[in-house]
Amino acid sequence: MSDAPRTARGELTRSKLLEAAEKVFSECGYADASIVRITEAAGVAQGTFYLYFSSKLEIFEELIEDLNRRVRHAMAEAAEGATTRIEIERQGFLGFFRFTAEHPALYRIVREAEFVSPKSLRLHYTRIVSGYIAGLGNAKDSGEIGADVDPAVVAWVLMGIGEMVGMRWVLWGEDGQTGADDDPTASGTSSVPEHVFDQMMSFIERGLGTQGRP
Amino acid sequence: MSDAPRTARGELTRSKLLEAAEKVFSECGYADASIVRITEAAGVAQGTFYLYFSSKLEIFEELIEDLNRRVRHAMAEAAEGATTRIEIERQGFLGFFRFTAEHPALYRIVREAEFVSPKSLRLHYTRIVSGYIAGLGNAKDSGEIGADVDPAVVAWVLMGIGEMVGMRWVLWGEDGQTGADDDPTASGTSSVPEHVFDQMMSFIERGLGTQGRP
Amino acid sequence: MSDAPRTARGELTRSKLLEAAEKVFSECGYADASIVRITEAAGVAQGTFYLYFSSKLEIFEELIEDLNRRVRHAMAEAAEGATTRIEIERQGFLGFFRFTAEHPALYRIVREAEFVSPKSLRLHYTRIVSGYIAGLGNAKDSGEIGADVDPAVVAWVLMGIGEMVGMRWVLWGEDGQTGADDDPTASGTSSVPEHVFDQMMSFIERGLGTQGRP
Amino acid sequence: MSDAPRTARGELTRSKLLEAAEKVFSECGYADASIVRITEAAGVAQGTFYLYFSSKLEIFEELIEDLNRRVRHAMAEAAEGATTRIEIERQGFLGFFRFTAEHPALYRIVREAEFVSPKSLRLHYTRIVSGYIAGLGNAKDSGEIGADVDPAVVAWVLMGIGEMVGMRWVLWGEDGQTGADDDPTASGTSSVPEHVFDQMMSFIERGLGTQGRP
DNA sequence: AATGAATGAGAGTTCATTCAT
DNA sequence: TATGAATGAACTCTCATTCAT
Repeated sequence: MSDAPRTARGELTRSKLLEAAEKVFSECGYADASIVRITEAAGVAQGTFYLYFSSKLEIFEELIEDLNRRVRHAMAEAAEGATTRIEIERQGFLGFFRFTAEHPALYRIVREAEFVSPKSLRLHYTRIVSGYIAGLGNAKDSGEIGADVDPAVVAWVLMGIGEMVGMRWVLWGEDGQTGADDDPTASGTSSVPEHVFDQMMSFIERGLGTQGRP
Repeated sequence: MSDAPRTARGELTRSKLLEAAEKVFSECGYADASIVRITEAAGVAQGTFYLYFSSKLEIFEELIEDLNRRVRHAMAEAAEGATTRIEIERQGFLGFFRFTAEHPALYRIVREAEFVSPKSLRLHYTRIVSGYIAGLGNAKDSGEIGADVDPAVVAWVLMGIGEMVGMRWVLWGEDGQTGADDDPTASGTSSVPEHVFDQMMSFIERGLGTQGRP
Repeated sequence: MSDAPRTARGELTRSKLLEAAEKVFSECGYADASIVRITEAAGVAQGTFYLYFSSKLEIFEELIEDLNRRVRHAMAEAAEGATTRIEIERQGFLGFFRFTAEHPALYRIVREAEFVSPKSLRLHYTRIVSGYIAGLGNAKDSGEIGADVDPAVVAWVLMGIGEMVGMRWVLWGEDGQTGADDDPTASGTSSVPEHVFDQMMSFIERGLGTQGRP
Repeated sequence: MSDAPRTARGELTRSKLLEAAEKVFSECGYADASIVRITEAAGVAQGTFYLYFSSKLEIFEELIEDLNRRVRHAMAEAAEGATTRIEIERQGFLGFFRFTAEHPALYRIVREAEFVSPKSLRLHYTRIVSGYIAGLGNAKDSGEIGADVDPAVVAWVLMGIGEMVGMRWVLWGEDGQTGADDDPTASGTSSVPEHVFDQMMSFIERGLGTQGRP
């Protein structure tokens, strides 16, 4: 049913729908995000939706894919210019937290994907982790990090740290109260406090066995 | 309106409902877990549900509370007898992963809670983290871990590590493929592979600055 | 199923239920008055209800019957001592309005009876009207009112006047705003303003052709 | 969410629903008039209802509004051409009773509105009464009716008379038995018997103090 | 390409009534 | 006499999806 648009006008409509979907999914969650809401937000008629996406699930998965591409891009871009492994990591995390602050949709949507589209959920995490694994592999080869570190495991450890710290300090805000019951949409838009970030990075540095090396 | 049961028979029915809810929520997620499904699983009529819970949300929140109590109990119990901080941590994580393997509901349900009941979600994480903070504080006082470690931050770091490693190796299974699209119910029930666990613990040990101690 | 109580304790329970029913029906209307609410208001268990009334409809009809008896009693009592027809009418209306002010339930319940129990509704009106017919017949025989007045018709005319004036000024209150959308329960408890009552009575006096007679 | 139809097809569907609602509400009363019944009577699917009305209450209120407009139109039309006040009144009542006979829904629905939508109930009566007040005011100015008559009170008196006589003779039928328990739907469709109407009008004439005038 | 009316299955929830205790 | 747990049919309302225009 769905199809790639064949005209410029169609292209525009399709992207309006995707943008609306990010907004609506992040505000309401998958279950409560209705097609009506999405099409209303996009300013098109209900039926138009099915010209570009064959189902609610399809647009959801495409959205995750999209956000995943963008967050990885943001991380890579942030790390550009860094030379040491730990500097790359530091800049990468900064990029990640910045993206999270600007796109709370990422968290909200991904967490819900557990039931909606496990496939997408795994793909999302796996792709980010792959980047870590590659980087850690290089660092290991160059002796920057401990020889007994297994990148395939430690990559997930780093992912978990970023995920939880981001949730706690970026999404919930500094006091951990933002976005409480009344307004689950609200979310801190500032990033992780410096002290927290430093503590986190020190822990990672020690964990990677980077510091005392020649 | 919901109400506490006044008879033994009522008590039994109520607990059958809670048990059924854990099963159904973990299999279908909050959105797709209908009251019909829950009452069918409990073997009672639809209306009976509302004798004990005033809404789907109420039983959901009670369930999170319940699972939270149990996972903390499991962690504490596992750590009993351990003497050094790192040993406590190690046993605690083992208890956590074991509980996760036996109650995949915990993960699946909590992750969805982001939209359904942010309040419960935060309470859940915060309670577990509190335990970490207390333990880390003691360890710091006794000089077991580095003096420059801030328990209030590192606790969340540990939480994130456990969360992600648990998801990757306990929930998804060893190959990371279990529970793919076709059968989202299936899940590894074995725990984290030894090699992975060791890697994780070594990282944590180094991170806490415990290693060089006698 | 229902039955007359056989003990004093039963008698008490039954009357507690009737009293609770008047309260609840008048507050919520028939449709929204649940048995639970009635039994709660009466302070007994749900099942107890069916010991004394076989259904919701039964207690409703009994209540109308009861209120009907009481309003007629109130009217008769008020008219005691009056000698001329028009004085009897005047005092009767005063009694009616006073009762209405004290028992808004009467109006609310009777008006709803249209669909719930047409039988009761008609019986209610017919009984009150019968009193009027009898009185008007006497007055006609004694030449107090016009010879061309047909009591069987004029009685309903009087009923209508009392009903509408009572609704407008007793139930709605002086400004006609009381009990608006927000709080349909509230109701004026004062009676009809003197000027309104006088206007109404003058109209009736003229209508009955009472005034200029010897 | 309800919405105004944007096409002719939608317009048609909406009016089918309103017509069905009049039928169903008048047959079953508000409480028992389910959306299923209304949509079945209209020949559309259940969900279609909510395309045009946001709730059962909304269509109910719109219906009262509609019937109110029509009954006032019927009364005005009937009175066209009448010159004296009493002739206007006479023709107006005839129009009212005729409308009542053709649309028993009006009575049945309005009487139930006491609990369902007090706002609508009051608006309905108030609007009709306003017409009376205006007419009586004119008649008073021109000396057609007694100088001591207060239109603001007598208007409600007339309303009450019409209401009760209409209920007794139009709705219940000549013998006052129609529409008893077995078949609450049935209702007299003929109008008020001539004798009754004459008696009523004579009473009103005397009451207004119109008789002795040229 | 775009519209928006229509569908109907399924959701959460309420409640009069029954019955074992 | 009294309890309160249990029932299940019925309710209002939502929504992904289809299709004629």
